[in-house]
Amino acid sequence: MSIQSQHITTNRSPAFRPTDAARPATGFEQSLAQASLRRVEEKEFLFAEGDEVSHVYRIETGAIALYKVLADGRRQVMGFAYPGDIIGLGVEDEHSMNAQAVKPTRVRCLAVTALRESAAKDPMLGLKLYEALARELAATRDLMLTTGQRSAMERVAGFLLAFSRRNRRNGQDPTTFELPMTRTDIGDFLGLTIETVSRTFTKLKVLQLIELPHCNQVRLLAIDELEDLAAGEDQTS
Amino acid sequence: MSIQSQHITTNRSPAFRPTDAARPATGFEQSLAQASLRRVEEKEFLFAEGDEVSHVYRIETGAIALYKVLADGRRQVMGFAYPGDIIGLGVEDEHSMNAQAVKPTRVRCLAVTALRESAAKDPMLGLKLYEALARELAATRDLMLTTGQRSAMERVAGFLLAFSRRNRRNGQDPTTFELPMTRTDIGDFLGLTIETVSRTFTKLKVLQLIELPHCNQVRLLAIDELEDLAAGEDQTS
DNA sequence: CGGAACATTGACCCATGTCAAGTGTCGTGG
DNA sequence: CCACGACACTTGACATGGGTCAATGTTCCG
Repeated sequence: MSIQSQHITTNRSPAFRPTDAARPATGFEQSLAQASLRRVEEKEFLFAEGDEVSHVYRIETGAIALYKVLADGRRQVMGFAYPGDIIGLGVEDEHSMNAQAVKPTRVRCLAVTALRESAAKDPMLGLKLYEALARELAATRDLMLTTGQRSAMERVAGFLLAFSRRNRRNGQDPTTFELPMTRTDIGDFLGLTIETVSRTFTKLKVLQLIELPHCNQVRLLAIDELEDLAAGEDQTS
Repeated sequence: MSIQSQHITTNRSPAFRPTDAARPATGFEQSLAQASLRRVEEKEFLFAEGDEVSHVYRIETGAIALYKVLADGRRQVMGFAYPGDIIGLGVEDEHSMNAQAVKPTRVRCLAVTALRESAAKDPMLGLKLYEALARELAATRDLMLTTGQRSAMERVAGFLLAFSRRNRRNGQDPTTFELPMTRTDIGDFLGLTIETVSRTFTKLKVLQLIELPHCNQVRLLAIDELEDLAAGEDQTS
């Protein structure tokens, strides 16, 4: 569900693969390890639409919202970046989205010039960037399927399940997690208003499928039934 | 607006660029020129979701719809591919979308194995693929902004204007064109029902902004006002 | 000419948006 | 430690854009 859920070092089987050389210990990881660390405060912009592209960033802690806005202020959040995610990739000279921290965040900054040097040392890097981009494209398409075709309940259930899966992937409790972003962010991500998001949460509470001990803390009580709801099995009423 | 509006040979300024070598006469273009030509009948699938990725395709004539479907049949058209567009790029072993001709279509087929050979001859090819993918990502995000945030009128007006711009780009009449796809395709692309698409066309006719001599032939009478509508200047009523 | 597929139109309905109160919750300053 | 204000969230009442269902038209092709 999250648009930026890729670690650039993730292994995949590309349809297009220049060579099958074994993956070397990457110069890219080295570069990142010694890249400068930057702190971004809540609501601070890491970069904005139209900014010159100077760096790519890897999230270390925190969370970043990536979004576009229409002239009249309507906003579409394209995704959230969490620790391990890389953002700022692209072929344009200018950023096409805003990247704003939803909570205090630390990122490693790698200048694109340094990225080019890494590419020289690490011949697989180009492919890795390509893969990262392809995964981002796939995530964006999934999100589009969601915002274009799904009901509010399906969207919200799917959104929560994405956190659950992320936690499971990371070896953490898949039933309990914290939502780092506000209802506004969630709404702008799912294409709903904050009221609808809130009401849908309440509906899930009443159905005994989730608990909200604090409004940003979620506990999933019945993942299977949430999966059904997310898939459109509508016994909701 | 179209998701696949990229010619792979298009020039862009990438943020990440391994070298600044001048663009050679590409082995890729050569390969494509002698690649096999395939005819795809209306409604025939070029490939389907889950198919093994064997080729990439360049549209020569006609039009292809690219879409995903949910389990219950709801469909999201992710884009339409027109002559010059390349489809089938990705890093997965399997296609993640369906590609179905909306009218009789001819495509050039290039096996991914041949693509790898081309990559060896043409060092810029990897970058070009990367750029093509990045452009596709940008188009998908724009579409998401549309389906997530815009009204039916804005969506339809924007859709028509995309054809107008495409024609202008190609040196053709920007006021008159044919819609190769059905109302169902348009609806599934814009996240609307066919009835809403149809009603919106009618509204535009009544407003004297378009004519529909035949239901697939469009003539734009007032591009500026259409631009206003697409941008959300709501004097619609 | 007939029929199938597609498009249009109308009547109605409902999920979600809008507007307007409330109700926490948190941080700050007295 | 409490009081206050700010901000985010929730809840309710109501409005509405677009979906649904059902005819009716239109186009195209055999």
